[in-house]
Amino acid sequence: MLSQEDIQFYISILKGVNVIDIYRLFKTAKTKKIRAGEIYIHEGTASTKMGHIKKGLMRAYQLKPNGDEITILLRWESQFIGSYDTIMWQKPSRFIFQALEDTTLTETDYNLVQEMADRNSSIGAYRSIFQVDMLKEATDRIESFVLLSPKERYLKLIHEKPDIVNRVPDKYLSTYLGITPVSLSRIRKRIASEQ
Amino acid sequence: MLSQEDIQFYISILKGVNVIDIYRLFKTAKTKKIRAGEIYIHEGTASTKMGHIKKGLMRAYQLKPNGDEITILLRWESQFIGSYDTIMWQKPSRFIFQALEDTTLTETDYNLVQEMADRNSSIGAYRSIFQVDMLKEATDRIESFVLLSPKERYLKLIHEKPDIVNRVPDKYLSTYLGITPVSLSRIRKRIASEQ
DNA sequence: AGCATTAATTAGCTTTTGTTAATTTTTTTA
DNA sequence: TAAAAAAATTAACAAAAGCTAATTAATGCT
Repeated sequence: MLSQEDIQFYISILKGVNVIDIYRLFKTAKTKKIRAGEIYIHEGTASTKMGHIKKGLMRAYQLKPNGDEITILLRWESQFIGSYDTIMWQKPSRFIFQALEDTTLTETDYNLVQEMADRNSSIGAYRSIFQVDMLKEATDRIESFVLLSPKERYLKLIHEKPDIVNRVPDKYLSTYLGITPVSLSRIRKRIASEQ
Repeated sequence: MLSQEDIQFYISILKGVNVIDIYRLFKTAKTKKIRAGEIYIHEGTASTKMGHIKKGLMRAYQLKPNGDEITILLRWESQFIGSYDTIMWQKPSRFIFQALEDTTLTETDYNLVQEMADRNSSIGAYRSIFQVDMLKEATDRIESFVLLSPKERYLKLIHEKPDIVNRVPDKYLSTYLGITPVSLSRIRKRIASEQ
C-alpha cells in the first residue's frame, strides 16, 4: 500500500510514462518498514530491490575474518539504498545492509526499473536520478579521502550532517571515515581541547 | 570526423534510436586529440563535453592555495572523462582536467545526450553506461580508502593496472592514493625490502 | 532500579604518516 | 651531450594512527 506521499513521489518522476507502466510500477512498489538492527540485504544474496528512504537510517558493512565490522556506507532520509554490487554489476552483495534505526522505505525492484527504462525514457530519467544520487555521494566521499585529513573528514561530516553523531554509534562512524574507533575518540578529544 | 571504430562504438549504443537523433549525435561527435600536458577543461569553467578515451591517460587535479597539486582522478583507455561538477550537478568545475599522455577522445556533449535521453530510452541507456562507469570506479575507490591501508591501496592499484606506474609520475599517484609523495616513496621501499 | 552488556575513552607502545629540507636520480631541453 | 629542471629518495623530527588492553561511561534489559 502506498501513502499519499509515496504517490506524490512517483508522480514527480512519472511524467510521460504510459499507464501500463505506471500500473506495473505501483503494483510492485511497496512501503517497507525495517526495525532497528534488522538486516535488509544479507551478504552473498543478489537482491535487486532498491529502497528510497522516507525515514530512518541504514548502513552497509563488511564482516572481516577477525570479526571486525567495517561500515562502508551510511544512508538516510531521501537517499536510495540497495545492493550496488547486484544492481550495478549483477553480482551477489559483498556487504550486509542493516537498519540502524526503525526505517521506512519505498521499495521498488531495480530490474523492473531497468527493463522499463530501456523502453521508456521517463523511467530512464528515474534510473538516472538514482545513479546521480549514488554518484554524488560517492565522489564527495572520494574527495574527502583525497583532500582531507581524518580530523577534517570528521568535521566535514558533522558539519554537513550534524545529527549523524547522535544517530550513528562512533564505532560505525569511525570505520565509515576510514579510521579506527580509538582514533576517532582521540580526534574528538583533540577538537574539544582546541577550545 | 569519425573513424570506423567510432562508428562501431556508436552503433553499439544506438539500437532503436531514430534517424534524426543518430544524425544529431554524429554531427556533434568529434574525435579530439590532446597532447601530453595540455589542459582539457579549466577550473571554473562549466563545460559539458564528455570524452570517451580511445588512447591515452588523463587526470583531474586541484591546485591548493600553497601551490600543491592534488590529483583526484585518473582515467585511461575505454573510460569516460568529463567535468562531473558540471555534468552531474550543473556547476563550474572545481578541477583541472589535463592529459598526461597524448590522448585521443571521442567527444560528445552531455547536454545533448541528456536532452535526447529524456526523450529516447536508447540514449538513456548510453547515459546509464556513462553513469555506471563513473559509479564503478567511484565505489571501488571508496572501498579502497575504507578497507585498505595506503600500502594495500598502492598494491591493489599496481595489481589492477600494472602499467600505471610507468605512465603516471609518483607525485600524481601518491595524492590519488590519498598520501604524500614522500610517503609513497617509503611504501615502495618497504615493499621492496619485504623481498 | 539494578545488573549485564556494549560503547567510548584512556593509556602505553609501535608503526606510519606528514613536513621540511637536503641529496640523489631522472628527465628535459638548449 | 651537457646543463638545467624536475622528480624521487632519504633523513630527521613531530604528529597522528594502529593495536591491545584496561577503565569508565552509557545503554539495554528483566
